[in-house]
Amino acid sequence: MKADTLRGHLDALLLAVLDGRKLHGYAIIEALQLRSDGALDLPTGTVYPALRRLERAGWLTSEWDVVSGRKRRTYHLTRSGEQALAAERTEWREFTTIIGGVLGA
Amino acid sequence: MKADTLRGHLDALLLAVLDGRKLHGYAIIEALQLRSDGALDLPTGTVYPALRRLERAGWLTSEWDVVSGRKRRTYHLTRSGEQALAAERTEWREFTTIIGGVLGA
DNA sequence: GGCTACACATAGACTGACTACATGTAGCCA
DNA sequence: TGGCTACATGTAGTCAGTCTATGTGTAGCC
Repeated sequence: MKADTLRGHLDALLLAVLDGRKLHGYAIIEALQLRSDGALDLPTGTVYPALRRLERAGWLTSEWDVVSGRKRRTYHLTRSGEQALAAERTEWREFTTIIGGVLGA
Repeated sequence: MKADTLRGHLDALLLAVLDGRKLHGYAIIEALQLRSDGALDLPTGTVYPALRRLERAGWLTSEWDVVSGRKRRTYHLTRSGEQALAAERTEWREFTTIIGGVLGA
């Protein structure tokens, strides 16, 4: 998949993958790979800054924990993050309807 | 619709709207509005540079004509533009499948 | 004479995802 | 014990593509 087609949808992906569970950054990347059958292989330099941005926006919170000697920052959705996710899903449906309509069935 | 979600899909839209017909820049903008029920209202500063980019890429050709005193640059797809459109459509299906899959049904 | 719609175009800013780099631990294997 | 791989987080700088703002000019209406 061309890289830049993702642009504007990264937030939605990150929120969706955290829906109903807590994950740390590295696990988020793996979860996205898994859910997309390997199609989404996001570089760390893309994901980590995005997570911090979402946290600053109040959609995520995080805490540090240590698992077998390794430090992890575990993220989970806030209530406003859940609302944002719902909004992103709606927007996604509109987006695909519009573009799909122009591209033709 | 958030503006930047379009990013990466503009080429596909322009190629699709020119599929099987010739249009000039201004008419392309109107055609996109029409096909999207007004959702896509692209500024000229977005469309004209994109058309020239696609022409440089060999996917479009253009010729000048004059209609009731106004100069128009009319674009149409080249053969490789048609192939590019087919590729863009395939990519679009993959893209929506992948992202849609992650976002959840 | 002024306004609106038509029609093309460029310069520059801005944004968001990318590449490349930096750091460090745990566990395996030779 | 030394090196490799997987795990894990993070920053700096780049780059592409779309946007905003601006500019030019014609036709037709009122």
